[in-house]
Order: sequence, then structure tokens, then C-alpha cells
Amino acid sequence: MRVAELSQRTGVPIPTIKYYLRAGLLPAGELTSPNQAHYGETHVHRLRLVRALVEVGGLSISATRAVLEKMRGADSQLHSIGKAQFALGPRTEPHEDAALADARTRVDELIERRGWLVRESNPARAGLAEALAHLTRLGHGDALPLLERYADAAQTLADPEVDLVLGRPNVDGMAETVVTLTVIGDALMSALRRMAQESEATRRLAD
Amino acid sequence: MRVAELSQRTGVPIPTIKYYLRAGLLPAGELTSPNQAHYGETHVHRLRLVRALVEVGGLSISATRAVLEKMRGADSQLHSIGKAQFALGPRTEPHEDAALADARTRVDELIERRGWLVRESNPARAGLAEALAHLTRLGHGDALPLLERYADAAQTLADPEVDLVLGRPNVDGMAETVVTLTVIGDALMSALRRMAQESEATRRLAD
DNA sequence: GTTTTCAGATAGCTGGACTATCCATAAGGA
DNA sequence: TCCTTATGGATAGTCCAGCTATCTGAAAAC
Repeated sequence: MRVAELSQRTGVPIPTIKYYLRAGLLPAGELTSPNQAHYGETHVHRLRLVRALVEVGGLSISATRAVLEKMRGADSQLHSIGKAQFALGPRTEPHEDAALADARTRVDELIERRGWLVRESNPARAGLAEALAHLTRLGHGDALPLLERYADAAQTLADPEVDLVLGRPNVDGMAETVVTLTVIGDALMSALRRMAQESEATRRLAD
Repeated sequence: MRVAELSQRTGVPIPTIKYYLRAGLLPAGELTSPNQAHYGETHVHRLRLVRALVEVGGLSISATRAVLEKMRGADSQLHSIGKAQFALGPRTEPHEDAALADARTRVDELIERRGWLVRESNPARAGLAEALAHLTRLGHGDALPLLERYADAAQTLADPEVDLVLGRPNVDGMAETVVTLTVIGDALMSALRRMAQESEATRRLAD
């Protein structure tokens, strides 16, 4: 297909497609002549993946490129596949203070207590610590017990999630599933939490 | 205290504090003379709240202002308090197609099936539908059963979350807890999911 | 054979989030 | 007291991300 059709099928404007090509998010089409190229289903799919990462996950263009590159480089080792989620680190340096140092210890303790196998380099450690630090700075230390409930939930969910990943017929499929499950999964969970919260609150209000 | 101390205690640069004052995210200090003002603990706290929303939640300045305004306007009615989370809608118009229409029905069905009390106007409905639409466009329809597990988790978490909110001694505290629980809670859950996923995957790999 | 579309290149635009200066005044220390 | 530093308020400037527009020959489509 030509670029117009690619645009129509994905809802992405042609100038934006060109921009993504330049930015290295989308491979060039197959050139049939110096100024004609055609695109296949892989382009449609890749473009949809890019949009999911950008729109749902809120990833920047460069973060998206990094994720896609790690995806491509995954070999059959599962931990290598998981690298894709490593490109989703935080953006800026956190404010170093006592609350943050304390939060880091708390994260280490939680991981140890649960016997989780999490590499030191996993950026989720830093992300969790930073979020906790904000919580305590705001004086919401009494929300910390909730953390255990969240961890329970995460632990419970991990099982079917990994099932889904390992059920893919090939490595590329696995890597892509990791990425979508990570990014879109956050959005799903976030929306469901908001709705469940409203529902529960409304129910209590009725009493 | 003067602005320098406010800056030191929160880690926010003075020019940025001035910017937040102009943007209406932070109330002006109490003027003691035409060019001297002093700030109190409320300013420290408000500034920390702003940074949590911006850094952890990734909210824009205008979204942050909107959230803070809704927070201030909350009365004793719980549903009014919940309005704070309504300022967290999506940023751009979604791509309308069959997948999205389908996803919307699926969301309605899920809410009905679970007997959730969720207003039509709750933006989480649209957010969930959009995320689901991306999932199906990517051909990950087999991930949909996972949605039920996510919903289970959200439902389970809602109970202690609402407990925490209702445990606050006053309305302002409740409203702020809703906001922090919504925004920081997302970050906590996201990080915990990533870690639990890595752990579970590593464990399976060992077999 | 005329109108439309294309690839590739380059330049421009818009909005958001700060950051820098300036001014006149006020604090704070030697 | 005098002098350095800090301050509030105002205004202007910066930087970057993510597009968007235009141009140029050449190929498609009708």
C-alpha cells in the first residue's frame, strides 16, 4: 500500500508518518522507484504500536524509539525480553532527602520480605521509592499499609501476565507482549482503579 | 519563612516557585511590606503536593491547577470530593473506529456485570475504552481475559482505599487523600507490577 | 496528458515549562 | 551606618518536543 492508505488505516496523518520515519520509529517502505515506496502490514502494525506507546503510555518519541530498539534486540532469553520495560525509566533527577533515602530502604525491605527476584537495575525500584518519598513528605505515612495490598495485587496479577507472554509462539511476539502488557496494562489498571473507587465510595455514601 | 527557605525545604528552585505563584498553583505569601512576604507550612505542603502531581503523576501545570481548584471546592459530599479525580482526563481526541466502538460496549458490559456504580461522565470509562481499543487493534484480543483479573484487583483495593479517605478528620484531608491516592497510587501500582512481573518471569526461567 | 500523489529534504510553528533580568525596596551583618 | 545580599513583582527570553508546511522533481492514476 502507499502512504495514504497507511494513514487512513491507522488514523495517523501523513506528515506525522513522515516524521516518525525520520525519527526512526517506523522502517522505510520498500522503494519501487526513487520516489515511490510501498508499505505492508508490518508497517500498519508498527505504527499502531507506536501510537499505543505514545497515546496510552505517554512515552516520548525518544523513549518509544528506545523501547522499540530493545524489543528488536531481544533474544530467546526471557530476561533479555524484559529489557524492553527498562527503557521506561523516570525523566528527571529526584530530590534527594531523608524521605527518599528512607523510601529506598523500605523498597528493599519489601522486595526481600516477599522474596521477589528483582534486579538492582530495574528502574521500577527507583520509581517506587520516589513515589513513596512523595507520599511521606505529604504526611501520608498512614497510607503505607496500603502498599502491601498493592503488592499482593501485583503479585497475583503477575502469574497470568507471564502466562500470556510465554504463550506467544515466538520471541518477537513475546517481546511485544511484554511491552503492550506493561504500557497498556498500566492504563487499564489505572482506569479500573478509578472506577472501582468511585463505585465503592458511592456505595458507602448510600449508607 | 522567606522564599529561600521555602525553596530549600522543598527542593524547588526559586524561579520555579515564582512561576508557580504566577500560574496560580501556590497562593501568595502574606505581605509584610510592598516587597516582602512570608510563607508558612501550608505553602510548604502545597508546594510538595504540586511537585507530587507534576513529577509522579506527570500532570501538566494547567491540569494541576484544575485538580487543586476542584479539591478546594469539595464540600462534605463524597461525590463532590471525588470530582478531584475528574480533572485527570485524556489529552487528545481518540481515533474513532470499530475497535473503539466495540471497546466502549465492552466497558459498559464490564461495569454492568460487576454492578459497579460509575457515572457516565467518569473519564476513566473513556480511558479504559481507549486502552482496550489499542489492545485489540494490536491483535492482542487474547489479553482480554486478563481484564477481569485487573478488575478483581481494582475492586479488592477499593475497599481499603475508601477506608483511608473516610478516615480523614476533615473534608480537605479527604479531598487531598483522594488526589494523592489516585495519582501516587497509579505510580505505586505501576512500579509494583513491573517488579512482580520481573520476579515471576525470572522464577519461571529458572525452571 | 493532465491532475494527483509520492519520497525526501528543509524550514517553520506551537505550546509548555521553566529561566533570566530588571527594578526598587527591604533585611541583615560589619 | 553603610553595604552587600535577598526579595516581590513584572517582563522577556530560552529550550525542547512534537508535529506541520512547503518545496522539488518524479511517478501514478485516471
